[in-house]
Amino acid sequence: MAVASSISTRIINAVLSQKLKPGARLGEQELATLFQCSRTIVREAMVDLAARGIVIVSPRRGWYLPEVNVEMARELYDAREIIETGLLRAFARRKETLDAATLARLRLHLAEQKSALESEDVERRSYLLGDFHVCLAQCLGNQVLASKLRDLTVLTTLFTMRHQTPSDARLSYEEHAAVVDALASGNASEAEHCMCQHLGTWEAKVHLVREHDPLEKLRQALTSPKDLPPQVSRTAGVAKADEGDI
Amino acid sequence: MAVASSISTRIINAVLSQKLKPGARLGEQELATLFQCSRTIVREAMVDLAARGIVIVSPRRGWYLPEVNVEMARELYDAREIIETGLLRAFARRKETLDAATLARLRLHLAEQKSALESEDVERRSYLLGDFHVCLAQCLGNQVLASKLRDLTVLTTLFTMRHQTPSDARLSYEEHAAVVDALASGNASEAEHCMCQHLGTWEAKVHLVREHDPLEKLRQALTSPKDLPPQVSRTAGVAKADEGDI
DNA sequence: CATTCATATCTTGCATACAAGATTGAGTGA
DNA sequence: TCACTCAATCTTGTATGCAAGATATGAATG
Repeated sequence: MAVASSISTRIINAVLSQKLKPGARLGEQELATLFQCSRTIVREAMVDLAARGIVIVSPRRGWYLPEVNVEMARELYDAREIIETGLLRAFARRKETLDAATLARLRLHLAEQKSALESEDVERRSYLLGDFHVCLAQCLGNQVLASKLRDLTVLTTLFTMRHQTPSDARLSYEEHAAVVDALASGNASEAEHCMCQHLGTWEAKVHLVREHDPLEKLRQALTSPKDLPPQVSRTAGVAKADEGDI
Repeated sequence: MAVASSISTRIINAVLSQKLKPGARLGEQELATLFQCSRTIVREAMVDLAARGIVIVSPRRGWYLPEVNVEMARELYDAREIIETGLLRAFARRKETLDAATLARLRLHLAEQKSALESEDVERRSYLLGDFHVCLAQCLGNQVLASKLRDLTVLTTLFTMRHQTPSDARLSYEEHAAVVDALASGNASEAEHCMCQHLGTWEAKVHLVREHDPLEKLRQALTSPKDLPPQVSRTAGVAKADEGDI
């Protein structure tokens, strides 16, 4: 009953909302039953997501959300910093200003973020904080990079999911607002600087994960949750690990 | 007999080698016969390529290589400039130097480009000139961005295919060499500058297409080649148009 | 009791059959 | 001659069936 694109969109949104965790198994028959369609459609959605790096397949075992390790996370944050600051830098060089409608769209997005933050709607909050970056890329006029950035954002969410706290969320919101304020005042270079700093604070946390908890990898390796995704077993079990069972 | 990934790789390489032109139709049964497999496998490859933006599907009509128009080409070149100069900039900021093996890989690639250039092997020349950018991204250490960049490179090839001349190719090679020379001498900022200039010359041509030939769009719109991809009909027929039939 | 091996079961991999939309071209009527 | 209709054909869209690998279970064996 559902088309493949709606399934992949639903999965992406579920990840951004932190409703699906790294290592989660995506069974073909389960999804087919859920969406009332055949496995053919589900497989189409899985192949689509796999091409974008959002799911990985273990032959004859199943489809899984990747366990993003620290090395991969660093690459992802580097990539995002390059793309997002690059977009702002290119915008600044063009010496354009955002038109009123675009600016309104960004302000509306900020307002929604704030609302989700204050109502402590964790799922919506997580979704919006990630989606803001994609929204901004779209507003800056490059749809190609915006779509690539969405996929990167999904993957970074799979990593940060294990570490984000409410105070992190509040800080993120404020840094987002700073970017938009800078753009609104016509100072795109300042916006670039703000964004660089914003992503930098996250990227710094990536390094902290290693330094602050050198046992993390070993603990992860020795944890044995029920569905252990096989080919990434080095980092498996993380989703469970921070739920208090170690 | 073939797996889906080998089919998509073959198609990508064929585009980079300019053996497949924009607007080309990719019939499922044709490919299945060619690769001695079922349509299921072919469809898997098509869905994969579609997720990466390399093919587009016209419902119940078929799969086509996109006709990249000027607006899209500008986005693509902007995206490539952001990613490629961004990678070099990040590398420069890290103050690392390329190790000998990596440098050797780049020099070998340059030698192959030169060889293809001198032997006038057009297909290999085109492939290598595009692949160099992906190779460089890999050498700079970000596999995620390298894979995204490959897809962007395929699409820009679909655009430039109509305009590149032998002298353009020679210039590209020399600009590639300048980038590697700068990296070899430890001056990554200079490499970034070279790359920016290199991509800039191409992006400038994108604008020239419009300015230099204002009738292009009209000519394209009024051209009626045999397989007219329907949903991009505004720019259809370009592949045939520059083969001398107008 | 630990280990190994066989078997049952579950899940994905792939081919194929059929449904349904799109195109083409012949034929018909004005 | 032109426009329109309808059927034949071609191509993709989707479901399903079977093959085959992976895992789990449990009995047999040392």
